[in-house]
Amino acid sequence: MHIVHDYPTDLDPRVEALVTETIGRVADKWTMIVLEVLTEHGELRFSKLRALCEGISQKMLTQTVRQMERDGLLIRTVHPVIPPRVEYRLTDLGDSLSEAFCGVWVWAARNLDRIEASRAAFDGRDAA
Amino acid sequence: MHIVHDYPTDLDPRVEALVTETIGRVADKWTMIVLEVLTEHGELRFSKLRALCEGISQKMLTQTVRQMERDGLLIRTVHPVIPPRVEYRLTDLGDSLSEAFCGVWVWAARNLDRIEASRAAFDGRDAA
DNA sequence: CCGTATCCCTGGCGATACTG
DNA sequence: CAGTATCGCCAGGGATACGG
Repeated sequence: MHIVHDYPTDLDPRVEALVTETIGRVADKWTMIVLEVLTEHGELRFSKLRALCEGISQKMLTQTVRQMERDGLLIRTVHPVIPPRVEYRLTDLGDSLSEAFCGVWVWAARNLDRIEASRAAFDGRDAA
Repeated sequence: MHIVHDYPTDLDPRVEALVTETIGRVADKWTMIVLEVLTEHGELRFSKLRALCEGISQKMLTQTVRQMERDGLLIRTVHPVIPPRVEYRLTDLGDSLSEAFCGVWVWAARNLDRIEASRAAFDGRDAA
């Protein structure tokens, strides 16, 4: 048997559009990674967070955390000391999103080789 | 009490990198939308699929479904008739990914107003 | 109908330099 | 240390035209 997983049946197309837009916002690579890193490590200051987000530029990190702060996914705490110390931690909302994404991470980890195999087969086919 | 949701603890950084790359591949806007549309409607031909993916260009749809086919997320069936009829449906792998993403959709639908409120508050703050 | 091929241009992003 | 500001590139993606 196969359980049909039902999506929220929002009949209102306006809600539908908003959800789609929200997904678009939230489902980008760096947001997902920042989310995961903060989930794993708790509160982090900027430089540490950057180091843990392998390959991110300062610009992109700043941009990403700003947007996440605006969306209420994380809290940015500025300690008024010199040199400045800024710390980031997820809000409850951020935690809940992280939890929602968890399934996707697990899926990816679990199906890596299936994907690789499929790609190899596909590439083999159109080589012929 | 708060349940800490543990991520798959892959000690191997190579696996970690692959997972991240896979996430990056799969977590783009159009892939998610195609996934949702095919989940909701079952098998669809190209033009219908395009119509249901509001705002997608032909180029992007072609590109997206090709990549998804390569990754083993969907099956592309070409019926040798004139005019051509090409149909797309999710594989089991595609279904499982869709299921994994389902939580994110639900999250988005559920937290829309929280996000909007947060944005309004944020924008209000830095106006001052 | 379902694409591929081509042109073109916007904007995402890195690199670098500078400030509180 | 944690940003902002500026420049410059080039890839993503739309528009259009054409092919099987």
